[in-house]
Amino acid sequence: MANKISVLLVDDHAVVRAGYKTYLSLSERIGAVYEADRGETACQVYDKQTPDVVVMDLSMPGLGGLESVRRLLVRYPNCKILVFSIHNELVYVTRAIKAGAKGYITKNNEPDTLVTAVCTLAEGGTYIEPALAQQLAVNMAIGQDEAYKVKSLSPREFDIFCLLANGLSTRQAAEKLCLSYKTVCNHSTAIKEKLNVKTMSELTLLAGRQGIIKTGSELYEHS
Amino acid sequence: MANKISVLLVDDHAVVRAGYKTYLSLSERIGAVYEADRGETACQVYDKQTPDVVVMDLSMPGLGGLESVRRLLVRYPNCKILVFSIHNELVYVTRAIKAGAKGYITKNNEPDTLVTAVCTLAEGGTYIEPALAQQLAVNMAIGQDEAYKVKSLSPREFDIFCLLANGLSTRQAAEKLCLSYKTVCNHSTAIKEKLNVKTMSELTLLAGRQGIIKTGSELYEHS
DNA sequence: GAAACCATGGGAGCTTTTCCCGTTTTGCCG
DNA sequence: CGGCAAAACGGGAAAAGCTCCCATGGTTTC
Repeated sequence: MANKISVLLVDDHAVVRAGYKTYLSLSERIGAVYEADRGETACQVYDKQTPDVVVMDLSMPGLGGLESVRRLLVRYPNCKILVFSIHNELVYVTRAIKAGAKGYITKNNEPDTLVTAVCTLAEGGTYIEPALAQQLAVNMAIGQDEAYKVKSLSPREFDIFCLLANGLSTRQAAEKLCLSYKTVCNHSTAIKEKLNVKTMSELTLLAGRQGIIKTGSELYEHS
Repeated sequence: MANKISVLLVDDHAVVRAGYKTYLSLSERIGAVYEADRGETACQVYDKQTPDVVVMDLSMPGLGGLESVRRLLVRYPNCKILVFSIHNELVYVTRAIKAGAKGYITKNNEPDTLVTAVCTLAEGGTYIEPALAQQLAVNMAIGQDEAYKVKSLSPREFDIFCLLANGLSTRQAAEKLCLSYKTVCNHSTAIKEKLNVKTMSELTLLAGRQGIIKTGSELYEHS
């Protein structure tokens, strides 16, 4: 084992950072621990310190975790980012990986997992929480990914999906699109079928997770 | 200043507890720090250790934070509970105080605030995050916005509101609460009336803005 | 102890959704 | 070019869901 690993913690909560920092410092494999309170500052700190691993929370004001990951990678394509989130939904994992993160773990783990993951990334590996990786694999095979389901909507169905998810009634949507009420009803049924949801609330929630609701950025990236 | 303050940390994430524990221990005013991973265990630990202050996270599987607060207070009416949450939405503050918590702070604060709040509670005071107390006051005066409308829901209505907003059908909600389907229907109508929404999607969106949507799998977790 | 409020649900009637059907348009491909 | 599949559109009947009105019983509150 060569040098100690330097880490950059990105989280908007100072308390949380303080906690992790103290905890990480207990390991003798980990050296300096830097902090940043958001994506914007993370870039600056990274530039100055070039830490081995970045530990990034997903829910942050401003850029948000995912966008921060992307920006960091644009500037420093080799940087190793471990997403450390409370979310155990697959959407987040998928997005994080797609954004270029090298690892994803949730806060449900043993404290020790954080150290393990950090070390794995430092050595050039990837670390995705086993349970999530498992589910992802299954999901991929079955093709039950939400994003995939949304893509399976026909153009017109997608239009209607958006309107309904944003709170319009079937009638209002029909009016807005100059369609018969019945047509919208029928489309709506097809949409729910394709997205595999039963209630309008579920549909709205799914739309939120998929970023289809305008005001929804904080809705799903925040806590 | 007499003895050191003993604290019970309730949070389902072991990492998070580890962090806070380490941090709290740095203060010389704080002594023993106990841990519990959920409401159910919190009661047991409390019984054994009778800590001076309970620091409770709101988002937990099983009982959930609010219900845990209530149960603790039923058994130990004098116990001092500080809710320590990521949510800065007023709904949570109101609900927490109504449930009997003696303090409410968010994780957006300086780490030091946690210590301050714990000490205040230990001395028999209350500590509500100044910014939130501020907003609450204003809100009370104006009282015509969404948060206010949500507060106008009766306890039972609020329960049902949460379930419906999180995607359950009327029937599922009824089953979950051991109620007649009709009762839930009737409540649902009243809720929509009070919140001034027409569709379930609108209701879900409002819930989202008010921070009532569960982003985790807490929903399915207790049977 | 009356008034007020809440939780609970039944019944009738209305509205919405589903399911099944047909028509029309469009784009694609051998 | 003719055929064909997919999409968009909508009607009608039946099922499901919701609203409105009502009644009961419990708990506070004054």
